[in-house]
Amino acid sequence: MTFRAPKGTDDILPPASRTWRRLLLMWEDWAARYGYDLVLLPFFETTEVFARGVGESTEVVQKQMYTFEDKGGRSLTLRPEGTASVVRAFLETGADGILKAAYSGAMFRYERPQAGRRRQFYQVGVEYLGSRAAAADAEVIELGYRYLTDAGVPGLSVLVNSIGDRVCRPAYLEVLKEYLKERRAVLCDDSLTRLESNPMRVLDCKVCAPRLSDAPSPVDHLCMECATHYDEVRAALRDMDVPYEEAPRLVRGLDYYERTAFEYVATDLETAQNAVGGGGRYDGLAELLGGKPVPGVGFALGLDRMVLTLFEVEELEPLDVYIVVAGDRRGDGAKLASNLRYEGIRTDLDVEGRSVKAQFRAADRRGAATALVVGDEWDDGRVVVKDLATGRQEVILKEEVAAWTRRT
RNA sequence: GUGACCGUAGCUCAGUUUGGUUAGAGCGCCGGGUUGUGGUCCCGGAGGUCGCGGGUUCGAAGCCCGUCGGUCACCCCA
Repeated sequence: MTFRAPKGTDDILPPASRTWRRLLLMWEDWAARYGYDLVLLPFFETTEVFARGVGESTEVVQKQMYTFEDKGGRSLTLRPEGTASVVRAFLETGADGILKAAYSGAMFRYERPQAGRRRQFYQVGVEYLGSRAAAADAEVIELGYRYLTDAGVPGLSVLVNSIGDRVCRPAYLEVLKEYLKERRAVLCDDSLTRLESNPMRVLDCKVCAPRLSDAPSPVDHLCMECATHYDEVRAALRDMDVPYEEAPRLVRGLDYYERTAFEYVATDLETAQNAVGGGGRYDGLAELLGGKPVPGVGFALGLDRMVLTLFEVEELEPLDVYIVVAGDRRGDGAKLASNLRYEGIRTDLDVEGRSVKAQFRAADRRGAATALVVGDEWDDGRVVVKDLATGRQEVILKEEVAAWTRRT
């Protein structure tokens, strides 16, 4: 073996790829049901889009970006997430009003790979741009929940929180910092650093959190507008029968979030990375990117992690027909295959000149419903059709083959 | 970036404890048994620089050192 896929990347081959295709098709359907339209955006952006959008202080920007210089001397970065690009694209159009965008595709982060964490990973997501309404938050959260449920992710729970906005968060952060400074002695090294750079992150530090059970929560320090918004989001979720848990310690790792923050967790997953999706509101992001104010809310779901939760029987895509050629009837078999394929019937055949027995075995392995034998009967305009499930076979006119394979 | 564990056939693994002659199994793959019939069964076959490099030794898959790769966890996040 001379070459391997780069560290942290996966080749998703059949039959496993069928699961992925299923999830992607299902995603398109659910996004469309809620009125989200597809957007196809660049896989790389000007580095500044992420540096400013996602936030200089974040782990993602500080150490996980695939940044490179192109031949024109521009600093570009492979997208580590989708939201900043969608907002950038919306601002670039100069349009007003609402955009409900759905996307799917690969994201890139330079990290040490482990279960559920790859350097190239796949997300599906939506962004609801142009609305501050709590109903938008609730709709987005519901969509993710319905899709994940339909996809079959087991042990799903929806965690929600509100982390305040530009009005109330600064005051809260002061309160939190005071609290944390009094407890410097029990904080780990990472948390001591975060105390200055991003104090809310200390709340979900696995090491420190147990010792900080009485820490002030963002939800207890919301301004009137944020509190009302959060109440409305939760009320709407209840109205739509979306089960959720309030998670006062839930803090997201990207700087642009404010107000609503939420996460979808696959509690059955025994690996460490059991968050299959996350999102929130980001009313300040457009301005961080130098644009006019555009409120928004959205989420991203990790397909790799969804797949980890699924235990699917993996089999190749079944065929309708496998053509077995006897003697030197290969040309006739190929012609029949061509006709059937034109008719929309999934057809395959051997091109290696293998034995009839080997061809039947191949038909079976490929899960073909029907085998056709092209032999001497062909001269009378007939072929043998065999139902591989029952083993029954008969000789019919070749013009009748398409109809015969569609008989059930 | 830190730590732990693991690298033997396409896949899953045995063999390493006590170094010893042509390195094994199951599954998969190919062929035959059925000169035009699969899924079961029987027979046969192909396929391995034992991750790589160096060292110790009469002799290394096995012991030592290094290196590369993988996995899981921390960190962080989807």
